[in-house]
Amino acid sequence: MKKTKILSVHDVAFKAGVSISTVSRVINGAKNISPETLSKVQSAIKDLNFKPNRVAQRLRLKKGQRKLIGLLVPDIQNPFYVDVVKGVEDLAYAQGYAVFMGNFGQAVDKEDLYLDLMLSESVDGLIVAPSTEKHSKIVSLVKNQFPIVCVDRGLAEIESDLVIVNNYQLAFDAVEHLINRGHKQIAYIGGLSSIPTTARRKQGYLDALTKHGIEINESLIKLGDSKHESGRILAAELLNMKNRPTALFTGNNLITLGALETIHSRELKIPKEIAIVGFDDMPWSISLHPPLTAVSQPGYEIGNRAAEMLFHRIKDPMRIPVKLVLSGELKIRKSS
Amino acid sequence: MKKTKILSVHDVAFKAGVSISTVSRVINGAKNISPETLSKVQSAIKDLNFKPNRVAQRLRLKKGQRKLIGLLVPDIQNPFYVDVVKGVEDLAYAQGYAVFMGNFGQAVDKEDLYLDLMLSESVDGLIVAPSTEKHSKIVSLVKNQFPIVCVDRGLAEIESDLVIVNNYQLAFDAVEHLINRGHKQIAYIGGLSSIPTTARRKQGYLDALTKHGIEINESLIKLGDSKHESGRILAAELLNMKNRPTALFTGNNLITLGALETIHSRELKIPKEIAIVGFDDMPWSISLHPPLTAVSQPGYEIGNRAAEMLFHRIKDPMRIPVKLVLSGELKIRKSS
DNA sequence: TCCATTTATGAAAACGTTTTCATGAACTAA
DNA sequence: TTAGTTCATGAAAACGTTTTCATAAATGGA
Repeated sequence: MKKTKILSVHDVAFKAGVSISTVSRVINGAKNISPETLSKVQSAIKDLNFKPNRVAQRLRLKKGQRKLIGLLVPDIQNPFYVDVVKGVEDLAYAQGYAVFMGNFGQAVDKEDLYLDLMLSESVDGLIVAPSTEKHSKIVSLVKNQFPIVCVDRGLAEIESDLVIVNNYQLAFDAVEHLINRGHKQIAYIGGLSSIPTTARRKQGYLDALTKHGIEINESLIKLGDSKHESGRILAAELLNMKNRPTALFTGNNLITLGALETIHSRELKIPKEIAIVGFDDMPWSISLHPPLTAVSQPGYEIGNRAAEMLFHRIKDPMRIPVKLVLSGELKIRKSS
Repeated sequence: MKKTKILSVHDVAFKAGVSISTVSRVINGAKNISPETLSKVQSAIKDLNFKPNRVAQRLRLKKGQRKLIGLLVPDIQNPFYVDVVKGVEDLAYAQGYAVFMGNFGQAVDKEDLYLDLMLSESVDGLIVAPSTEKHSKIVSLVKNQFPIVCVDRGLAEIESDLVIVNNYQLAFDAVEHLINRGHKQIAYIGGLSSIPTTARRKQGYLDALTKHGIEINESLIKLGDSKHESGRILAAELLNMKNRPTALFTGNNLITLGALETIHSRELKIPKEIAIVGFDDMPWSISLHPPLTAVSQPGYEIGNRAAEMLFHRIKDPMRIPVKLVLSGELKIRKSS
């Protein structure tokens, strides 16, 4: 290394001929700096191209002033979460916050590990999609008034800030739509059963069937792990049944794509031989074969509003929790 | 806040009846701890559920020992980079490193800002896809032997670690494939012209045409900003031409999807009325209409190997730079 | 003019770690 | 026994900031 030493306030102070306190003050825009010192320090900073060390800053600063939040998402491969991420990043960026992101890929141990990591990184707050409704670590954090807002998935035992979509209703609508198209043999492929959204969407599915007098057939309900692979495999299982379903309701993005892969590799006609409606819309849904009927969630906005709520909570950790339900939409295209 | 105070080594030391130095030593698995103190301290740590504060650790630790790397990607909405991210994350996780990710969405100011941010967060090293071949900040970092490995895009003025794919050759092959299918009017929709890969792929496109005696038609070359929207618009421009192309070579993932959207909204038949081959394969390419012919890049492996190289460089900042060229593949499906 | 503010600055403590240095106890080798 | 090692531990410095406290100079009524 050429320059092995990191530039510090000391260097700036020395160059400007003032104390480090003064340097710190101008960095933080304090009142009561004389114009001359101000300009001396500013030009020293500029000349040296000094950037304060965020690690030292964060160590010194107290809770809520560190300008860093953590973001814990279940699966970065899922385009829905990518939208969420973008939504929080954009707002955070605009407000001068940095975002520490962790992607736990539905693995509980990794989720815990990242949670500890972010805490240990002294974030001001956390945006989280909890893997289960009673994640004890998360629950206890919100109990202790650590700023947390949940996205996409809520907590069971306690009120917390939450930005979400009406999963039950949207699933209900999607399935009812299939029923209206004349389907009776409708299968549901969901994600991990421990995930709150999986359960909500399944309930919507069940109730839609019941409302229309269709008997529940347990063998048409398949729960996997919310990923592409699992959609692929479970769809195959369904299509292998002697009395196979005429329609599929898939529980998320990736599952939908996996199921489509299976369907296409068997060269089945959609929707003639098998209809499909998926939870989560995608920018390229229209380019799929055929254009996919899907439940669209406002991922970007979910993230955006979550970030907004988090910043509020950081400012006032005692405010009462707010639950924000954004609206989704069933986009009817050609696959159903 | 209930417990407003953060747990520190002091608390552990007090509970175990030893000094903080000793606590630190057991945390870091130092030699020469007597069995009794070891167990006293360990159980104190466990009882209190103490986790060392990474911020303080990082402040104290020296370069290369902080177990944190930065990852700077151009566009998290692009599934290719998502694979790269995953490749990096998995290896980092396995080696006990945390990853600080920044997504700059092709915006140069944001790229610089994130770069400063990571430096100021005292990362041990950086994995970066530079927005241009002569990004001065990045160049000067590698000059100063700061551990950096580039992915997907290299640097012009200096040797650096680099994991990449043969963009030129793959583009050449893709276009030659279209030519072999009888196309003469082949358009290229690329990303930002400042991006290294855009130029390489364009060159491959040009040379393939030239090799086969097809005259270059500048109006068939459209350069946008590497995003979905831009693919959509530029494809429309091309399709509006009186003498419109019979085939499209799209410069990345998102551009391909955007172009497909335009094609489908006009209900043109692929490949009869317009053929398309895209750079970057996607897990759902087979489910597109029709299954997409695409150049497949090993995104996950790129990320994985980059992380590996970075860890080597962190250990030995003076080792000679290595350039790793992974192989891609043209997957011929039905769109060409 | 005099005392009370206000203004501008610096010294030093603090944030939570790791590590150097010092030290005393327990070994080893003669 | 004695001197030299090794072992186990603690005190204190250091990492780069921010902030409290102190202080000296400048200002403002009366």
